Amino acid sequence: MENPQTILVIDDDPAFNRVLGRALKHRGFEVASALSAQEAAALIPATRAARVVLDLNIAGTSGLTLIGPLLAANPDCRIVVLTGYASIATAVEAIKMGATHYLAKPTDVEAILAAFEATAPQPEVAPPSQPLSVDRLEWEHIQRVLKEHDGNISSTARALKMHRRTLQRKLMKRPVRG
Amino acid sequence: MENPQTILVIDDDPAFNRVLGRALKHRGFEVASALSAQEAAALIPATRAARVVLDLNIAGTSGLTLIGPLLAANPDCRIVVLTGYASIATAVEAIKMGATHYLAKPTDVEAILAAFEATAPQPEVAPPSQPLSVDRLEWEHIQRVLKEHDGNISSTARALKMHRRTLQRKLMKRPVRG
DNA sequence: GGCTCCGCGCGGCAATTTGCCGCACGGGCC
DNA sequence: GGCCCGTGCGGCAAATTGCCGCGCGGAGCC
Repeated sequence: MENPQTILVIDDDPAFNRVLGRALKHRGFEVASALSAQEAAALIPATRAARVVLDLNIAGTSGLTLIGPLLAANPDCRIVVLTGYASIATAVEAIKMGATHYLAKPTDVEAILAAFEATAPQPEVAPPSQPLSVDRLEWEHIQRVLKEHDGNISSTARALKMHRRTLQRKLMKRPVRG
Repeated sequence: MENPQTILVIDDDPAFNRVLGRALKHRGFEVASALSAQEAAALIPATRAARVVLDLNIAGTSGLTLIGPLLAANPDCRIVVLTGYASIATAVEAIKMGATHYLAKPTDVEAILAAFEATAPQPEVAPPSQPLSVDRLEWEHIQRVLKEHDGNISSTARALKMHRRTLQRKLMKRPVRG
C-alpha cells in the first residue's frame, strides 16, 4: 500500500469514467482510468491499486473476471463493484469473489467512498420494509436463471418459457427500482 | 459432517416452514425446524447442522445475527439466506458474514438445493430443475403480498408498484401453473 | 476449404396487455 | 347527511408481447 490514495476506475463508459475520475481527483485522490478489460489488465500489475471502482458490464466481458487478478496483484485491494444492471445474483457472485461492496448505478461519489470504508459486517443494515415490486422480482429471477445458464439467452428463454426476443428486450432495459 | 443430510430450517412463518420442511423430507433429507431465533439458538449447538435455510426477518430480529453462531458451531456449515424482503444491501451483508447464498423468497425447493451446491461447481450434475416461469413467480409473489395486506387489493397494488386495475385483471385471470 | 448447427442482435407487424382515465356502489366513520 | 376508501368494471390509447424474418459469427465436423 505504498500509495493508498490511488483509485483505479474501470468502466467502459467514457463519460461516466471521466466524471467519476474528476470527482475523485477533486477530493484529493490520485486516479487511474481504464476503459476496457485489456487496459485494466495492463494497469493492474503497474499500479497494484489499493482501491478499485469496477464496472460489471465492460464491453462484452464481465468485470467479475478482473476481481481475481486485482486481488492477486494486491490482496489488500478494496474493490467496489458498480453496475447499471444490478441484481442480487451478481451481487452475491461479486462478494463471493472478494469484492468489498456492490453498488447500483446511478450512485454518487460519497456512496462509493463510503463503500471503501466498509469494515466488519454489521448485522443490522438496511431493513427492507417493502417487498420487491413485481418488475424487480422478475428482473432478479431472470438474472438468477441467466447465471445458471452461463449467460446463454436462448436457453434461459427456453427455461423461463418465454420468447427469446422478449427476454432480449427485457435485458436491455435497466432494472427497476423497488 | 457426521450427518450432511440434515437441514436446519429457520423461519418464523409456520406455513412456509412446514411446506419447505415437508418438501425437503420428500427428497430424503433429515429436517430440523426452528420457528424463532430462540428456538434456533437452542438447536444450533445440538445439531451443528451442515446445511441451514435461514430467513432474514425472524420476528423482529435479523436472521443475520444467527450466521455467526451457526458458523461457530460448524465452520463447514452452508447457509442459504431466504427472504421475502430482499435487497442488494442485505445480500451483500449476508455473503460477507459467511452465508453461502441469498435468495428472494418466492422460490422453489430446487433453487434452494442448488444454492447449497454453489461453491462446488458441478455443471454435469445439473439436475433438470425447471425454474419457475416468470408468470408463476409473479403469481406467487402477488399472493404473498396480498396476504400480507389482508387481501386489500388497492394497498397491494401500491406496494407492488402496479396499477390497481392491472392487479385486478391479473387476479381474475390466472391461477396459472407452470 | 466447405458445411451445418446455434446463439445473438435486431427489424417489423399484429395481437395482447398495460396504463389511465372514467363511473357507480357499498361500508365505515364523523 | 357528507367524506373517504376500496371494489368492480368499461373504454381507449399506449406499450409490450409473440412470432415471424434476416444476417452474422463461432464451434464442430467432413
